[in-house]
Amino acid sequence: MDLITKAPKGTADLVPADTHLWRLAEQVLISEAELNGFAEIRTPAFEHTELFQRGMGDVTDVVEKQMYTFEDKAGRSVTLRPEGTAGTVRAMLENGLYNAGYPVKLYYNIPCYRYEKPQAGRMREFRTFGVELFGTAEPIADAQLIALAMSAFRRMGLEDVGLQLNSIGCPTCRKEYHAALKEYFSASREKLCPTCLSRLDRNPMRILDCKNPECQELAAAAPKITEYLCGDCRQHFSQVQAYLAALGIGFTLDPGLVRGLDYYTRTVFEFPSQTLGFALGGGGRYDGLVEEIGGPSTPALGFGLGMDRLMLALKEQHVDFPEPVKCEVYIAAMGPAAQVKALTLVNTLHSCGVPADCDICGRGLKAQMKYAGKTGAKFSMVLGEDELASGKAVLKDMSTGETRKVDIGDSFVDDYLTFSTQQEDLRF
RNA sequence: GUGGAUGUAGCUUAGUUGGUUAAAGCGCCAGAUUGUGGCUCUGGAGAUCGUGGGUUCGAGUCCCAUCUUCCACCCCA
Repeated sequence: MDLITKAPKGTADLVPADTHLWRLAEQVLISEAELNGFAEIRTPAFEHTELFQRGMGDVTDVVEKQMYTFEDKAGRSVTLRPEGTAGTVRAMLENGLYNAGYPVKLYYNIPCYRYEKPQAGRMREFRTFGVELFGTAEPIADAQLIALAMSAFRRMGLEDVGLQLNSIGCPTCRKEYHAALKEYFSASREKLCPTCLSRLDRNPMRILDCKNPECQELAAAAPKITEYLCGDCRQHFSQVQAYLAALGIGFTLDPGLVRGLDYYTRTVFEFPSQTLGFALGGGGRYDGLVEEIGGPSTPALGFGLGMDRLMLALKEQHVDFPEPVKCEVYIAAMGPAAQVKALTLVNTLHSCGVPADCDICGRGLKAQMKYAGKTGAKFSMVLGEDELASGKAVLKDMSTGETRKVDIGDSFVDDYLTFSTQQEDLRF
């Protein structure tokens, strides 16, 4: 084959073999979100660039170098969304969703875009399942949100997804902590790697996250954020932990857990996958973001799940999901008259919700049967001149070989349903 | 963005120190008395060897560039 071009770098087609699995995972997430009272929101795939600059913070890597930003034909700067939170906050405010009363609970399942060097689990177009919760500063909300994600993982059969937890405090206590970190790292600034050196002034908390051995060694003895949390933040954090414990949700405290977006406050968390070696998603509280975007001061929190990563994890752990039913009844036909009959019977079955099919490729009987077997049809039926004349045909169970004569006139569907449910009963 | 690998039919791969029409398995299509699939047998379609240059009498095999995918870093979902 000689295609004129391939799919763009960092994008992937989801073919039927994938989409089936995707939909099952999405169904679990959607159902879990809706059990918790969240409703779906759909926002534009692109926004005015300043929304992300203000929302995520201009010194973050994402905003500085990973955004798909371009001018539209009228000269406006727009950006393909690199994440879901900023747009959701904007839409929540713009549509006055808070007027229905707090809390506002929203979820979304959207493609996002970041210009990065692709790798397994890191695409330029990736899908995020996100959940955002507005209007509550209570620690019980943090716990409910985390519980939602953990239940979804459990329902999907993912065994190795953990929970890492930290609190990065509020702007007040973080200011003190930043100062303390700066002082600590400045004392041995010659040991820091170049990237960390540049982080020293802009965001010293990122140094805690550095994988460089020397930086890690330094970071290990660095002041802990927990020692600098103000009374309120400290209490909030310990209550979150207490709620999680009550729910039986295990977690690891990780003082070095710093999220990459500037809007986070207090609780931050990630869902690391042991087998994959990176997190399936993460989130936290962002009590200052709504106000930053121009809304009333509103506490909020949320998380995002990398759907592509989730699918990798499911495949890696060989989680079993039921196969899709492509065809339950296959009606083979011989001759033009029988083809017409097959098409109408199939159509009738469809109207009763039974997946059915007949030949549309002009194949012979043998090839039709072969196709029926390949698609996994439970039953097959052959229609020829004899059947048309007698008004009866033989319905065959493809796995047991058992057969049964059925009417192919008006009582066809009744006959079929009786037979097929009997077969179902035999299985249990 | 930095560093390192990779690329042969739809899929998984073989292809000797560069030498005639580039192999195989699986899959696909068609036959083996137009009336019944899964097994078997036979046949067929399908690759300008990622792309573009270069070296050579001659390149899938060597060189350069470029693209893709993958790995590490960076970062994150």
